Amino acid sequence: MTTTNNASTPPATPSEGLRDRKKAHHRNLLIQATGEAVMNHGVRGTTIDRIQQISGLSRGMISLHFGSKENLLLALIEQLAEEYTENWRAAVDHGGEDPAGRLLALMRADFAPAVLNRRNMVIWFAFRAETPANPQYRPFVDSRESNFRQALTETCRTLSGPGNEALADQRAYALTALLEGMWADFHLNPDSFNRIEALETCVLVASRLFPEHSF
Amino acid sequence: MTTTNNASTPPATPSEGLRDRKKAHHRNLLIQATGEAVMNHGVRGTTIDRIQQISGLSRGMISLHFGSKENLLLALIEQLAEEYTENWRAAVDHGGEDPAGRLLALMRADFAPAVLNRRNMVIWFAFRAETPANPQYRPFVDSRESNFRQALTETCRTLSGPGNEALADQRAYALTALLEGMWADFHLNPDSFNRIEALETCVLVASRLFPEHSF
DNA sequence: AATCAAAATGAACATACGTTCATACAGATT
DNA sequence: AATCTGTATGAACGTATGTTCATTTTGATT
Repeated sequence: MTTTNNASTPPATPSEGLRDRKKAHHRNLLIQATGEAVMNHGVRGTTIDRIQQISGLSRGMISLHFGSKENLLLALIEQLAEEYTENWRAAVDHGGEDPAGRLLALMRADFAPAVLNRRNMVIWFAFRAETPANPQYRPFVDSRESNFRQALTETCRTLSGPGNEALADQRAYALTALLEGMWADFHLNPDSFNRIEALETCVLVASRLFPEHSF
Repeated sequence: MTTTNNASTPPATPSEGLRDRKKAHHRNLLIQATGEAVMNHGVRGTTIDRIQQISGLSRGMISLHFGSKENLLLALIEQLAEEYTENWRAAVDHGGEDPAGRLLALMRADFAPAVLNRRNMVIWFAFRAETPANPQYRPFVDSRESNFRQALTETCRTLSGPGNEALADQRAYALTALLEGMWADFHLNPDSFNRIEALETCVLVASRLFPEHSF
């Protein structure tokens, strides 16, 4: 710091001091480093040593900030789930009132590079794989109970009209599974995967499921 | 052995002796034990100790039969992939000549309890998760290059008629992704998953993609 | 029955891993 | 400027893990 504060001036940041900001920064650095480690070496290869090397921070930081490595992994998947939710929420908010447009926006959101990318998919599928043995991950990786699925189902109900709830739910089920499958396809073939082709295929299915609407 | 062989009598088993049979049995025992370990504890929790305990065999057996634990894991996913292929091949063979029936048989095969069950899904998704970091698993878990997908695509081409190859491939893409998504749904929700509902949903999509055919 | 060779065993070994904690550092406070 | 307090460090520790190998067992051969 080269600038000096007047006695009357509050600290540079109003709510939190430099110390807290550094702490938060370091915490986030650890999460990012863990994400990179998982991407390049899988969960099995994500060791304290590697996280330490990637982050540049000291060994003890993990225990200090998260208590254990397991909690750090949890923080990572938690962050990923939050980013995912923010992404589709924003997409829907900008989508307008038209239900067909909202459905399209929901599907399109799932292909946004911000969420559908190598790093995220590797992390996503890594945690999904461990979920049966480690149920704490479930709330962050299970699409059944997710708000996304709920939003998609509601949109399908609107599109299907009153009295067709069962059919609407089945259509929503199909679209959810389809999107899941596309993610799996990306995960296994990130190079040859074609976003547009994938999205268009989803749109094709949607338009066949809802022939009276256009997407 | 309480019975004695005449000098002229060949050994009890014509092709291989008791020794070889035991060896093969132990080898398979190790693979099964590894599968159980992965199911209950994930790949991370699948240790030599656990495999040894489950199998009842000695520690050294893994190195003896497979050289390393990594090779044992490979043998497991290899076996799983073989069983999967056998399953849908048998289903198609019994399906008859009708292309629509063949498509239905292919989809139905993916929901057979012999392949779609807790154990297999946990193993399957565990290896898929590790594939980006461990490309040796790819040939056994990637659906893009699989013969199943090829068979499904060919059936879709037949159903779509000549000149519609691009559309047929897109439909096959949709159905493959849909099936993938259903597997993911089972994996995350093995208890609430409903085979019939899932298959019917796939049939719904297929019938909408091929409106001129009935399934 | 004796001999041979392949298979099986499990203790021993080296390494990898996650966690702890005494010490050092650096904002914040007075 | 001095003191305080929360943050950061990294060496040390105990445990867990995969592999090796001398020894034992056992089916096959003579």
